[in-house]
Amino acid sequence: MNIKKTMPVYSIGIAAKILDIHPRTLRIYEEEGLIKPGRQGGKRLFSQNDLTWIQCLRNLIHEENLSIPGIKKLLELIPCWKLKKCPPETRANCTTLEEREKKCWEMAKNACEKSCESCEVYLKDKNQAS
Amino acid sequence: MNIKKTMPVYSIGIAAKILDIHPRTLRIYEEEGLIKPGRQGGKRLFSQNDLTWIQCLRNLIHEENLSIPGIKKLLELIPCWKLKKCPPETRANCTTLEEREKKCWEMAKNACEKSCESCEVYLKDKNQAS
DNA sequence: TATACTTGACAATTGTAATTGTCAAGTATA
DNA sequence: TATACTTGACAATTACAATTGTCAAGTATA
Repeated sequence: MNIKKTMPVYSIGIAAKILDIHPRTLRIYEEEGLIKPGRQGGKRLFSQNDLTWIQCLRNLIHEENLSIPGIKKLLELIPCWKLKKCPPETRANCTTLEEREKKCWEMAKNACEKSCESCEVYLKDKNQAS
Repeated sequence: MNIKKTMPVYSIGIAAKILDIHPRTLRIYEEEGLIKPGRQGGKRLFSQNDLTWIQCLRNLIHEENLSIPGIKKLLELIPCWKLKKCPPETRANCTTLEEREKKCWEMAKNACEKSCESCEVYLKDKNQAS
């Protein structure tokens, strides 16, 4: 059987253990608006995609030396697959992208103002939605 | 008489004093590719626009808490007037923008890929160039 | 040739963002 | 009701980016 990558399944304790970071750190990322894990009652539940995205965040912070405010600003302005430099193949199969509650054209009011109508990502989603 | 804002006139010592920072810091900004002051022989010479831009950089670093790698990444992807959130009036009169050796549509291959033909800044420059 | 700057390369400092630690109180399961 | 987690709020730690400091050597001006 297949567990959907978008399904919230990991408690904060498990997620922290998998990622090898402190639970506190995950709560901070959420406060900062960098992640939005699911909820079951009051408890957070993380999906596989959440973990993937968090791993990306950590690379941006620790490998690329971006600050959290810097990441936030980038995310306001550009879609995550540009930030992460995903090659087109990866992007096409990216479920993390699909899951992010705000789609890039919703977040990136400034970046995309004129080109969304011709954007492959935008069109792909629009077709899927209908 | 009018001194052009784009004219390199300040030595590194003077520029540092005006900006109230260490000359060393200015050299680092240049190494990082964040500024490109003019040269007279081996000596750097800063224009008024250079100083304006450096002041912006410092705001981004110290007020908005962006890291230098973060600023570099943002500049690759978006024009400086978006980064600085200049209102249109300011942008229209912005000589710092004009002076930056790389124009935004040259730098921001990714951000603007489809919309430059309809971009006011791009068109303005194209008309001026001819 | 003396003064006052500059250069680039080394290292030291410092400020603070990112992370971790701890707590009392709450919830769910067995 | 005992265990094992969670929650949010406080504080402490740590890691490191940003900045400054220092140096010998070079250039320009008077």
